[in-house]
Order: sequence, then structure tokens, then C-alpha cells
Amino acid sequence: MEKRLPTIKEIAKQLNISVSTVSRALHDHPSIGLRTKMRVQELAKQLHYEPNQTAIFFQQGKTFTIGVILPELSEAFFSSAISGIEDAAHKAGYTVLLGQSHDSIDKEKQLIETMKKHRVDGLLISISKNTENYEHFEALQRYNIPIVFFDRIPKIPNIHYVACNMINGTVQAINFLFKKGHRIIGMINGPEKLPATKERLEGYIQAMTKSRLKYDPALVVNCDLTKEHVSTATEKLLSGKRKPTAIVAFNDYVALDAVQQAKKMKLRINKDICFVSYANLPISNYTAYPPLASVEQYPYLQGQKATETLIDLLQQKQHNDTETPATATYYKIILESQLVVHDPKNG
Amino acid sequence: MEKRLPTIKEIAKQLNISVSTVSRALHDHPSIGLRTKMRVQELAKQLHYEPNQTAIFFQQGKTFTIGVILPELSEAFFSSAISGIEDAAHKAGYTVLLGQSHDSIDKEKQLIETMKKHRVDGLLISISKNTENYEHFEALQRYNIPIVFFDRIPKIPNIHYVACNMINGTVQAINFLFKKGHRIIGMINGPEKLPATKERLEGYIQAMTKSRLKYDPALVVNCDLTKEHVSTATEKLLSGKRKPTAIVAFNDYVALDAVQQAKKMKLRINKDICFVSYANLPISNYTAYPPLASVEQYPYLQGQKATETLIDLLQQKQHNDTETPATATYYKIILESQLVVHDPKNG
DNA sequence: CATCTTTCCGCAAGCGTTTGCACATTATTT
DNA sequence: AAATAATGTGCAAACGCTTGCGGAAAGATG
Repeated sequence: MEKRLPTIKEIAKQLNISVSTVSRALHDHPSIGLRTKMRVQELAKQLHYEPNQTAIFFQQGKTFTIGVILPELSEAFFSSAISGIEDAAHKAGYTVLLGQSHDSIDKEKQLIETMKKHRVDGLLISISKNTENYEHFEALQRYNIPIVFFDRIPKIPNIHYVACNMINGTVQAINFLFKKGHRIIGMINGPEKLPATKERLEGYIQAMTKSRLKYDPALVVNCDLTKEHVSTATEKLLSGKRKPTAIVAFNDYVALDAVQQAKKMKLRINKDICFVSYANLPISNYTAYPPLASVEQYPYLQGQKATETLIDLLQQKQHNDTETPATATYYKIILESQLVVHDPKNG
Repeated sequence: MEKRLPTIKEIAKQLNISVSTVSRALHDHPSIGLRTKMRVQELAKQLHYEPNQTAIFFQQGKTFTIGVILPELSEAFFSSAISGIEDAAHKAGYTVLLGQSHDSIDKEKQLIETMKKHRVDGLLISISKNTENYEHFEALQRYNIPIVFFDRIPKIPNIHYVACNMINGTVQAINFLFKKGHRIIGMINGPEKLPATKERLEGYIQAMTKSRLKYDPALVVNCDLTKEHVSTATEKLLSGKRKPTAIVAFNDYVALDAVQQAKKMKLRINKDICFVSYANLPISNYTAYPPLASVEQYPYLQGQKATETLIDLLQQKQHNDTETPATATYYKIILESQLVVHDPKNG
């Protein structure tokens, strides 16, 4: 009934040789004779032997596992990212240990503990919205567990990260609208503290000033991304003194909510008011009034790149352990975002 | 530089006691004196001692890890499911090892190998579209690794699973349309082999016959869910002899693609032709012509339930190991799907 | 035939933890 | 004071695998 898994010891006993010989035979070690090598491998196959990875992990102090901590798996951005992560990890022979923080800093801390316990070789983290102090990350440095942050990056100096530059995308968006003749361009931005919000604002300011439209703070409103907030934000924007003819929205969902509000206010979408946003979700093509264009942030690619650099780091570490202590250079990989103009005929 | 993590042995040495005492002290074992218990715990904290989980995993033959294999993380259904899985697992002190099959049977097999190597305690699987033989699953039984399947279930007898009954949802959908006066109701179904497809068909037949509309096979077409196939399927349906006034679509995306095709054919949506579908994605509310209603499949809940039953199984196993071999009862948990009628004013 | 290589294999330690058992100390009872 | 019972601790094995080192057997060389 209780099928005990065969071990190296079993094989050794049956063949009347030592475990070390078996181990080496299975690893094709040069100092094992062809004959015994064959005999061992044969029997191993026959018994369905498989090495006990937990024993190996333990023995080698490596788990070939990378931990991933991110806010919310069901968000489209992160589900694409995790998809890229898993693919890249799998390709390199690593597996992925998963945890979502639900934007709670406590959960984030807990997860880090769990990951540490599981002795993950490294971590991929996209921090929670509410994470403001970073001790729990710094603690990991001491344990020599490398971290690569992605998308949501903490504001601390010496870290590796992969992110998408929203500034240039924003500039592209504004320029796109400018070329279409818009001169009063509003922005519905995200929660003030978010770096993503700040980047969008920076891009906005850059592009506006460069186009010699002066930057008018009244044209930029923040919101917490809930439908209600978006509505009030839109209303505020569209009933101000300077009424924008185009709005850049924090993401596609915000744009859609904003469109609904604009329609409530009897504005004609794409005539009285145009929208551009971020994320470039495929569903936009099906909506009644998709944004004219959307800034693609390449979540899958971000996940992939982040994973690749982490694995790179892990391999460096292996070498450095025997040589000099790692030269402290930090990966700072920035993907350029890209404005994607939507096909007008789906309007 | 190389901070070696403190071990139980370290503590023992510094306190001049044995490792076993330290171990017991840290576990609050009753047979350890209060004094030494305190001393140990104090020093442990001071050294930032943390047990090496890999050692414990190895020693106990348990990893407190559950493997999850599913087709595609970036699909909305599965990203919700994994979210539910992760939450439930975390609550029970388990962690989640992740893998996506990309609907490739080979990848699926590989992943199972990996999971087995990692000595996951149990597995949660939603099988790939193309999986037709099930040896690789049955092999696991022999290793005494329990599996709970969810959503996409293989056709083999003795398994645990959690699924969502699409039949009743389909019946609800048809009845809904019937009440609205529709008498010729078409269906754009999925790939023929998929159980999900079969269930929808069964529900369709049940409801149609019960409503004394006879079942007309010409009104049901299969498709592989690509946009092109959906278009041709829709066209075929709408240019048949009996032209449906309503169509039940395999999922919301299919419905949206079908709507586009119908519009191309100059039909008026919601007048000449109505749509109902499955999944109930939130984006539907933003689309130009959302389906009138959609069958909710509760992916988050499915993930959650599947995880809970797996953990249940794991705990049973622990007990049964010492007693009688598990009484072979199999969990077959079926959630009822639920038709959600959409608010017409968002039309 | 003696010596030196090569070729092949086993011994044993070590990774960090848990746990059954025996032993030593102290407290309780007669 | 002796016997018994509680109370603390330590020893050592076990989990499965890898690997440095030493050594036997076989072959090559002089």
C-alpha cells in the first residue's frame, strides 16, 4: 500500500555497491566504469527512481525556486506579468513560488517571511501601494537573497529593478493629441503617492511645456481609481473654466469610466471630448468608445526581463561566492512604453 | 561578508547544551525546563535564528507546498482562480508553486515532473485543451500525491474535482431568452472535445426540449474561439434557413466578436439579434453591445474550494497514514453557475 | 618482476532538524 | 533513609544525497 519511493540506497543495496557509486553513476561521473554505470541506470529506470529534490535542495542550499510577490493576481497587468515570469523561470529550470500582497504591507511582510523560510534563491517583487518603509526588503539583503523589483519600485538607492518608462509614453500621448489639434488637454491621474502617477505627471508637464502650451495644474486631477472618484474627477475637469477637448486617463478602465461620465454630461465622445489612456487592453477594441490610443506597458515583457536578470544575478552569485565579493553594480532596466494608436473603424 | 545563517547547532554550542534541547526549547516542548527554554529563545532571537525550512521539509517529507498547473495565467478566468487558490493556500499555511501548460500536453507532463521533484504535497490541476490521455496523472496516484482537478476535468473515474455546472446556467440562459419571446435560439459553442462545450450543449438541449422548442442541430455551431472562426460561425448561423433571433455564445469574448460580425451583416443588435454568454466579465459593461446576460462561473470560488478540499485531503492523509488506508471516497464538488442579467441602461 | 599509472570504487563526513530512548538530577512519598 | 516518581537533558540515529580522499585492482612501462 504505502509505496515508499526508491532511494539511491536501495539501488546500491540491490547492486551490492556503495551509494556514492550509484550517485556518481547517475550523474555520469567520469570515474565510474561503463559497466556499472549501465547497470545502475538500468535499475534506476526500472525502479522508477527519482532523486529526492528536497534532499538535494537541503544539501546544496539552493532550491531553484524564485519567489514572486505582487499585489493582485487578478489584475490584468499582473496576470500578464506573472505569465512572463513563469515562462522565463521555467525555461531556466526554476520554479515559481507565488504570493499576493493584496496591497497590504503586513501581508507583504508575511510573504517575505514565508519566502525566506522556503529558502527561495531570489525574489521578484512589485510592491504594494501602501508600502512606505522598506526595512523588510533591506533585511533580505543581509540574507544574501537577491531581489529584482518590477513595475512598482520602492524608493531606495541600491536595488535592481525592471520598469517601464511612462514618461516617454505620456509625451507620445500628448504629442499625438497635439497633432490632432487639441490644445487644452486634461489628465485624470492616479493616487498621488504612486510613482506611476508621478511619472505620468512628469511626462505631461514635459510634453506640454515643450509644445509651448503652458502647464496648467487645474487640468490635472488625481483619483483613487474607483468608479465614483473617476466620475467626480471627470466632472470636475469638464466643468472647469478651461474645458479640455482631450483627456489622458490613468488607464483603460479609468478611460471607460470617464467616458460614461462624459456621456452623462451630454458630451459627444470623439467630437467634444477625446480620450487617450494606458495599458492597451485588448478589450478596448470591443468597447463602445475605446480610447483613441493607449500606452502599452509590456507587462509580460517586464516579467520576463525581471526574471532573466534575477537568474543572471543568481548565477553571478554562484561564481562570486568563490571569488571576490560581488562588485556592487545594480541592474536598472527600463523598457520604453509605447503609444499604440487604435484602429478608428472599431469606433 | 558571507553571513552564514545561524543554526540550531550554533545556539547549542554557545549555550553549552545539546542540539536536541535547543530544538525542543524552540518548540515549547513540555519536558524542557523554563530556565533553559528562556535562555534558548532569547539567544535565538538575538542571533535572528530561523529554522532552515529545507532541512525540515526534507526531514519531514512534507513541503507545505501545493503545485498548481493550469493552461494560461493571463486568461481572466484562471487569473481569478489562481487568486482564490493563493488566498486559500496562504490562509492554511501552504505556499503555491506555479506552472502554466499553455495548453500543451508536453509542457503539462514536464510540469508534473517538476512538481513531483519539488515534492509538492498535493496538486491542483486544470488540464490543457489537448490532454487526451491521462497516464501522467495516474502515475501520481502511485506516488501518493493527491490531485484535485478544477474547471477542466479529465474523463477518468476516480478523481477529486471541483467544477462549475454549466448545464443549469445554460438552462437559465435559454429560459431567459424564451421569456423574452425568442423561439429560434442559436448557439456558438466551443471546441467539440471540450467538456465545457458538451455541458453547454446538454443544457441547450435540455432547455429547448423542455420549452417544447424542438432541438435543431443546425442551430448549434462549434468554433475554436478565434476571432475568425467566431465570425464564420456567426455568419453561418445568421444565414441559415432558420435564422435565430438570439444566440448563446461560448463566452463574453465570443459574444463580442459575434456582435461585430452581426453588425457587419447589417443586423441591429438587441433588435434583430440578441446575445447571451458566459463568464460575466466586468468589461462587458463598457462594451458597445454587451450581452443581455452572462453566466457567472465563479472562478475565484472554484480556486478557493479546490484548494480547501486539497488541504482537507492532505490532512486526512496524515491521519490515515497511521491507521487504515484511506477509504476511497472522492470529492466531487459542483458549484452551480448563475445567470446574471445585465442592467439594460448601460446599453 | 618491480614499479608506476590509470581506472574504478567505497568510506565517511556533512547539510539542519526532529525524536525515541536512556540517563541524571531533583522532588515526593513511604 | 530508602524507594519511587517526576523533571530536565543529552546521545545518536535518521532523512537522501553529494563529494573529497584514500585505496584496490588492473594495465602499462621499465
